[in-house]
Amino acid sequence: MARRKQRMACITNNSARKTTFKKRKNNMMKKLRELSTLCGIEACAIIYSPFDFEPEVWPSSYAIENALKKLKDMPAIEKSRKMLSQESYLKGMISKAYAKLKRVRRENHEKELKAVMFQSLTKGIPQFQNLNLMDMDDLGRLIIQKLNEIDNKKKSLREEVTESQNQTIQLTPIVNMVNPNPHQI
Amino acid sequence: MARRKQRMACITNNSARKTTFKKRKNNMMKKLRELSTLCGIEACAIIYSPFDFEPEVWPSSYAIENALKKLKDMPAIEKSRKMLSQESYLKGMISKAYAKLKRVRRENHEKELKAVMFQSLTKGIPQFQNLNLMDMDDLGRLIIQKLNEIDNKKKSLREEVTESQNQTIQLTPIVNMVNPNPHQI
DNA sequence: AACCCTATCGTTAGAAA
DNA sequence: TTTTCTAACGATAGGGT
Repeated sequence: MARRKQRMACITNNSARKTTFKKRKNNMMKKLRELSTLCGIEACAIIYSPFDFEPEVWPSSYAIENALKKLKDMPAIEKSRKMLSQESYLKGMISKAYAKLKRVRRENHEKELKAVMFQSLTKGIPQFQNLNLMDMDDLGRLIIQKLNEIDNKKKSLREEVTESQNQTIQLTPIVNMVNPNPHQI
Repeated sequence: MARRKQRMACITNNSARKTTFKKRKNNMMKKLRELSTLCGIEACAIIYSPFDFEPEVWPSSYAIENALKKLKDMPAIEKSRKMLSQESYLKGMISKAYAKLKRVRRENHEKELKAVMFQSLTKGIPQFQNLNLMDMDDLGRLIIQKLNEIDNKKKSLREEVTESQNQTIQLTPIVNMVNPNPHQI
């Protein structure tokens, strides 16, 4: 979150990890104090690390022990429910990641098809050797879509001309020259 | 930390406190996850609040219990040392606050004296009734200081004139008209 | 190693819907 | 109430010393 964003994974460099740990640990504790003060609540935290001989404890060992007692008194059913909070959080993250993967894959696929299409248009040499049958189908859809976009553009341009010059120009949609019924593909 | 800074004290408004609690609690947990991931350490936190039926626990009740066991196994001498971390933190905060109070009081005192001095100069009516003997002494010092500043300004101006017009102007320092040896007051 | 600096990022108080 | 937005603030990675 600074000069450069960094991957959310364990920092391999030892001194860098220690530096980051000290900075973030202090700010963690600060945030915990602020939360406790601003909202008038009880909270505690324990942080173990190979950098400190003893664990960092807030607000005190006694407070932690009290907190633990309360936790032990909690019914088992609620405990197990709480246990799932981590799992559900991670599952949510995985779902989001999968959704993003799916979206990116689709975007990439479309970009590939566009590249093939425009290459064919500009160089005049269709290069379909890398496309399988399904890709060919998608390419067909994409071409029809682009042709429809062109027809719509033509239509809106014609309407503009009609409004400004009161003229009527009849144009045959390109898409009809290729396929008389594109939506049935 | 937003449109307006706010006092670090319990938020009195109930709904505002709840809103702040939810926001900050989530970010706390996020920070804790990040710290744990980035630095490869064990950490846990418990947050009790009147807003949630059950306490927020990270990463899980079991992990917390393990953490507590470790804490119990810790020698008593280290425990008591950790206990002082809170106290020393608060003492540090108090010292800082006292230092600031001292500085602000001194600044206010100087401002009061300046106000009296300039009131006397502009309205021509010295109003010393609110000043005790020590204040009068300070006021004397302040006046001498101001006169010295004026003399220094005169001196620098004279040097500027000497440099630019090669002329020599002799001016008697004001401060000497008031007290021939101001530094012995 | 232990600090300081700061460009860049993340957090958040308050308003608006 | 909750959600969303954002100006203003805080946190911090990397570099310098």
